[in-house]
Amino acid sequence: MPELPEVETVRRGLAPALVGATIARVEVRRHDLRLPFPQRFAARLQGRRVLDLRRRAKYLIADLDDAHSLIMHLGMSGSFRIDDETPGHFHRASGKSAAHDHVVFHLDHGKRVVYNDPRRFGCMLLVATNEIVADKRFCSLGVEPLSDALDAAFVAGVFRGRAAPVKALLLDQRLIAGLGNIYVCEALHRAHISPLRAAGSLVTGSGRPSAALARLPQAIKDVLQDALKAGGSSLRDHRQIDGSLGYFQHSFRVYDREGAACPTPGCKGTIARVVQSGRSTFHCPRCQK
DNA sequence: ACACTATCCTGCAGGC
DNA sequence: TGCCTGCAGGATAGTG
Repeated sequence: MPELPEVETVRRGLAPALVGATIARVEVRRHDLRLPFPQRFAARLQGRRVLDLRRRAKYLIADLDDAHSLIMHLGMSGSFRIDDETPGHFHRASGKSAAHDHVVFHLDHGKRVVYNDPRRFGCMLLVATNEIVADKRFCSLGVEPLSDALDAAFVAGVFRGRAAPVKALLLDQRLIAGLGNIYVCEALHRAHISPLRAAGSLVTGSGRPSAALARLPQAIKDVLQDALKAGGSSLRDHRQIDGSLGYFQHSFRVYDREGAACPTPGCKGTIARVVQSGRSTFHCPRCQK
């Protein structure tokens, strides 16, 4: 499910319940997520207070009062919800079956934070807070797309000499961390760049970005910001923590719109679907060059 | 180093 | 109605 805007939406929804709260008890109902849980996971979390809830790329990081951090990734289908302890209070708003409620955090103020993940591609880790930056999965992450580090010079530097299609490089978390299939398709459409194009062809011989490539960083930031304002995109799993749906899916210009008219003003093209490295790419062959 | 594939897992939509 | 196939927002190990 979640790309950067969805993970950030989850962070903002979870923070009020989690930050400052003490974890009274943790239930792990299934241990076989993508990675096995850390040893004595529940016991190590019991009694810990949450100091902060951060995001890096598509990871959530809960800093605890024992100098460790709980790192969480939602994979494709992970989601959180907040349940009230009050007996008889049901949560139809979440629309979730309890069948895939794998982890339940019972908090001292009486609420529960529940992790649900049908496909079990998510994971949870415990890492010493001061070692996160050195952790192998974190030190290899690329720039945050909403930061100043993502600019035309940066993309020119990482695209230069690369034969792979531009879409593949934008999905590579080691270069830019946080984009996924939806927002890569959307950003490339906004920048009028074909996803099929060899990344290196957008860089001049002297290493400068082409005019099209110079548009890309802002197109990425714009689409992510627009999606954040909408609370993310809700295809099947993603909801805001209060159960309401994100609504950015209504603003997709190309994603999942095969056969529709291209929304670029003045463009008479039709959105096409192609498969790149096994995943659907949506683009307008007419205005994305 | 780079480009590309297969794989983990469940649920759902579409075709017959 | 059911059965089958393919597809889904991610990341990684493994192949040339």
